[in-house]
Amino acid sequence: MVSQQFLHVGRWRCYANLNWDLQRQSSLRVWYTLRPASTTTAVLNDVLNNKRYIKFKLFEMDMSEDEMEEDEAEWKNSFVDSVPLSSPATASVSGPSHSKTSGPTPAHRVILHFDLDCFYAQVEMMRNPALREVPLGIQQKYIIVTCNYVARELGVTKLMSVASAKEKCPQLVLVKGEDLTHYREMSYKVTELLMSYCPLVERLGFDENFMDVTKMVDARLAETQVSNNLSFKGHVYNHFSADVEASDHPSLALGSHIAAELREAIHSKLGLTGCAGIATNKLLAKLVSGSYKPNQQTTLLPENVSDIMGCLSSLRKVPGVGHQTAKRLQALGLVSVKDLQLFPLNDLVREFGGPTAQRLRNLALGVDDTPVTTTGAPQSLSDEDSFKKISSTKDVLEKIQELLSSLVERMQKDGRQPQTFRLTIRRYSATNKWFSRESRQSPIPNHIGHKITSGSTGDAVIQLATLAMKLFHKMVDSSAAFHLTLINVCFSNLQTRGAATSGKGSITSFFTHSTSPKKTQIFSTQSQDGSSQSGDIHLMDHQSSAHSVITQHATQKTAAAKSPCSSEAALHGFKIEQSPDVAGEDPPLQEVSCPLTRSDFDETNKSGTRRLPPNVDPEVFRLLPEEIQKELLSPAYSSSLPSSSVSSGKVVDVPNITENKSSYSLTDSPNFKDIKEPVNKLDPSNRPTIANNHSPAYVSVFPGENVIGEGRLSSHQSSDCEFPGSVDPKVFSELPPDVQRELMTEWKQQKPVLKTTSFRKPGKGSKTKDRKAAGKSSQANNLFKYFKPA
DNA sequence: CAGGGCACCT
DNA sequence: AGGTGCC
Repeated sequence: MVSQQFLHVGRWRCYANLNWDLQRQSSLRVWYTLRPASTTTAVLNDVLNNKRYIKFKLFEMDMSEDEMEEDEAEWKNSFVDSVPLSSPATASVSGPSHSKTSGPTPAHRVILHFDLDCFYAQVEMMRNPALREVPLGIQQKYIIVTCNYVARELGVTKLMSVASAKEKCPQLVLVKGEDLTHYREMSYKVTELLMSYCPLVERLGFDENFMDVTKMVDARLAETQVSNNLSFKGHVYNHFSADVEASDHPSLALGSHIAAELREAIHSKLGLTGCAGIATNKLLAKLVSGSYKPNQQTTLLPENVSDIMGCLSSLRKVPGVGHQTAKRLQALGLVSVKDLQLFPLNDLVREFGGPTAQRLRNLALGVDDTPVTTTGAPQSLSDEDSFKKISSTKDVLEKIQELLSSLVERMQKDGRQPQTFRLTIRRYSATNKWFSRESRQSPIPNHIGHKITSGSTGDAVIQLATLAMKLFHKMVDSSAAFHLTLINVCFSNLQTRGAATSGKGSITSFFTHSTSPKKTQIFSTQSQDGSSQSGDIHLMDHQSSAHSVITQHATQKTAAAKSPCSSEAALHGFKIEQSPDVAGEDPPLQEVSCPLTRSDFDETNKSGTRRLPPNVDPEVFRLLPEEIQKELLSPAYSSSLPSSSVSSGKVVDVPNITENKSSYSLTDSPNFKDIKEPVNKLDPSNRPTIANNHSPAYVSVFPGENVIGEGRLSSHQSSDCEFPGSVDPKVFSELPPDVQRELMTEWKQQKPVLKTTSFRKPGKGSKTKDRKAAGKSSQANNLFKYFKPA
């Protein structure tokens, strides 16, 4: 989220801390520290979206370290100065988006949080409807991990021991839930269903999903002209049905409608009920979603943020504050959310370090800028079992083989090839240290890895088992007594095999295999869009996309059985689609998914990219405000800010030339001017509904025509937003396709760098992050393997 | 805390 | 490799 970088221009050195919200691409906060001649420092706080002013703060360089820290902390605080502190008075002053210059980011995101009701129990009740009538508990070992609502009314709770559950409720029916296969499959069905409406879906565990529906909402807003007397679906936190305030919060109101429709879709297509929360960020959406349970939804309005935060009984209730953090906070004397809100940030920084401190404080304030990131396929697959005692190597081997055979089978269905194997154990020890685990990992030799994907699973299990035993002996001296209570086997570093290595008919078989290619492409382009922050508004006809995707799964599965190359086929399908010259027929919709401030941003690029002084990283330079760029470029710049002209501690407010009070309005955004298709309605009545235990794959088949259109639009979107401002799209379109692609991947790789990690040292780079991001998007191609037809 | 997963950070 | 966090 925050990246730091510097550039040298003559005798100036400019440090820039960037906090860029990639999700909205509308919030760019830049903090520059200019250090001319080591005598003065200029701190520049630039908020490009709503604040629309630039503040210079100049002070002497020779201030003490403490003073520096204090100033830094103060400056950081300015980021959250619009946050409603617990008193309603301050909230009402700074909360609304009225032209108060002091109030940044009304954060017009609309985030949904879905939370399925007693998920494991619901799955079991679908598998055996007779269980609906009885109190049902899902048992893992000696724990009831969840139970249905019949059981809850009889006093059974989550994570209760089997003994006390039976005591409370003797007629409790127990179903073993250690095998997660069915839950995992149903879980991915839910995620996939949500993704078919909007690819920006992030999983949290098996039963929760976040979804960023901002663009969907904005599209509806533009379409309906806000006119209709819209109301909220479901509950509104701390409001009664009497008051109608929907017109004050049209985005959230529309979000509540979308949430209701998606919950209905989940119910009609998958037979599952659940809760939803609607709010402006993930933290709040999650907190509010559980307000009314089960099977209800709640919207949180910005003016009630302090209410819901204040209502939390302890810091531990804040998502992101776990046991350890709560303890450390308690050691500082902090127990309530309000305590943390009011605690001096400097002290917090001392305890937790800068980033964590700021994060914790923001959490307490209900502030959460983290974007919804498409989860895609898992990055690791693991299988584990716990037990009372294993103390012989023979038993260890048997257990490992048992775990491996199910893990290898799952891995094979996935299609990717694991590069790393890890064995984890938990030893019994009297000293409270039950929880700590130890692990050893090693690379998987290629020939073994290949046996997994190619289907020689028996061989693979045997060889992996010997590998695992080697790792085991690195941890445990088997000549002495040992006592294990858990074994875990894990595949990670999952790689999609490239077509080049598998020469045999990856692409050709892909294209000759009748209908599946296009459908595969659809899904892959969608997921790619999701991870590249492009919009969802191109999903005009979700029905066709959802169902074609589902149908695709069945076909792809059979294809996978025939050829081991289905996944790279999907990947290549995407790459080909991605190539801009394929897009040909329709006029490009360049502006459609480009947020307003993006163009502001790019204009600074234009002015800056030529005739830079040597030694200047153009990437960094581009990010500077135009004024600064001009200044640095002007021949007189090096003498224009001599130390003599800097007065100590002086604060100067400079109105931004782009300031425009009306420019904030949603409808002003160029995003939606050129939308030519009607915006997607989620009207459930338009869709076929099915009985509970049926897979949608068998219900209906939609024609594939608009599939092509969507794919093309997707490819446009995935490219357009990446254009640096200095690039003329016309010129770009005339370049050879491969050059275009190369440029695009280059730009694409540069963008996440800003978001995640520093590139102070250009050589050091952010390879791991990039690799991970790339892996994520390609893994998304495989996501459909995580659910299969009944 | 349990239980069987996952992800992220260091 | 371990720790922390989430469900």
